[in-house]
Amino acid sequence: MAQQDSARHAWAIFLTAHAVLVDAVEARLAKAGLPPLAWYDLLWALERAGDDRRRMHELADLVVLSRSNLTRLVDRLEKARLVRRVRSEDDRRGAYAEITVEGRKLRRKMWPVYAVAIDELFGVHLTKAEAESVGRALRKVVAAARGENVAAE
Amino acid sequence: MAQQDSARHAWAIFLTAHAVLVDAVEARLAKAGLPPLAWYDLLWALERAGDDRRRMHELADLVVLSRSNLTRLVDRLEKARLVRRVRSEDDRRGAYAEITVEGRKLRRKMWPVYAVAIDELFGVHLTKAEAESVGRALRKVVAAARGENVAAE
DNA sequence: CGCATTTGATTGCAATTGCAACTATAATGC
DNA sequence: GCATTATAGTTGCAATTGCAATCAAATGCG
Repeated sequence: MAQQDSARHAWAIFLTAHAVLVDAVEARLAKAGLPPLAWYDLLWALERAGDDRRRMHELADLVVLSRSNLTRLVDRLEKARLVRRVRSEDDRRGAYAEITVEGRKLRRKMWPVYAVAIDELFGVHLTKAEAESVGRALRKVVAAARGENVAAE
Repeated sequence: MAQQDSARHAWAIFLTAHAVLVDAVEARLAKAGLPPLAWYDLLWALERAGDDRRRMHELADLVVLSRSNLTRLVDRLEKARLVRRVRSEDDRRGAYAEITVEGRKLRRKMWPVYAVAIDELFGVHLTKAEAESVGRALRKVVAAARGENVAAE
């Protein structure tokens, strides 16, 4: 089979895998009475920040959301007091989202459930070599697509 | 690095890759004046069927959509005359979705754009071995998750 | 058989997303 | 400087999704 066919097959199963796995992970979070994956992602992006905050557009990039959807996601987290908006001093158009103590707490509460889900649904089926191969391949793909998307605008 | 860590990293980039790539593919389809990926998927699932039709629940499984969302997706395609609903004779609760001539035509029109997108955004960055490795790994994962989901109900 | 349970599919409604338009500020170029 | 263009973020509105409830037909079982 040609490389192209292998890649197209991989693409097809990639789409299916995403749908199936994300459904399963969301189901586990919901069953544990926890918020969706997107909340985790956002909180984690903030916790990684060093100073607990990130500009909205930066966050949109990190969690791969359109700006308007990011605005709304932050709205929801803010209403839940997990995040706080802070206006930027140096650029007065700008705003930061900043994680709160409660935000941190929730993220830490979600992680065990999420980690187990990743391990059981995804991790256990991959050898270390496979996991690394998948990771390496997808990293290349993402890097290229990001360049491409910017170029396309 | 432990296997577990490799798998968790792979998971993270897997999520990002999906978001970035699907956005990029959708953008290409939209730019070509074509409908979204989901329509392609559904049409293709029907074309593969042999007799051009599938039961609604079967289709829901194939395209990994909840029943209610599938109902609505088929509604939209039916309104666009790409698909037709046919009552089932033997199970009178049941319905088939059947692809129409126009449905076929559209799917064939979408494929070149879609194929190029897959190749350029995804395929070119993977060696044959990588593509096969990704495919094999994800197939295992999907098979297991499907069993799990059924079991969880 | 006759009733309870399950399955197939749809619907109502609320939540989320996507897109285009809009406001405000910043940067650029003349 | 001032007009033009670009960037940051939000908002309105329509389309899509998710969840629970519903309806109808099939199946299982005492």
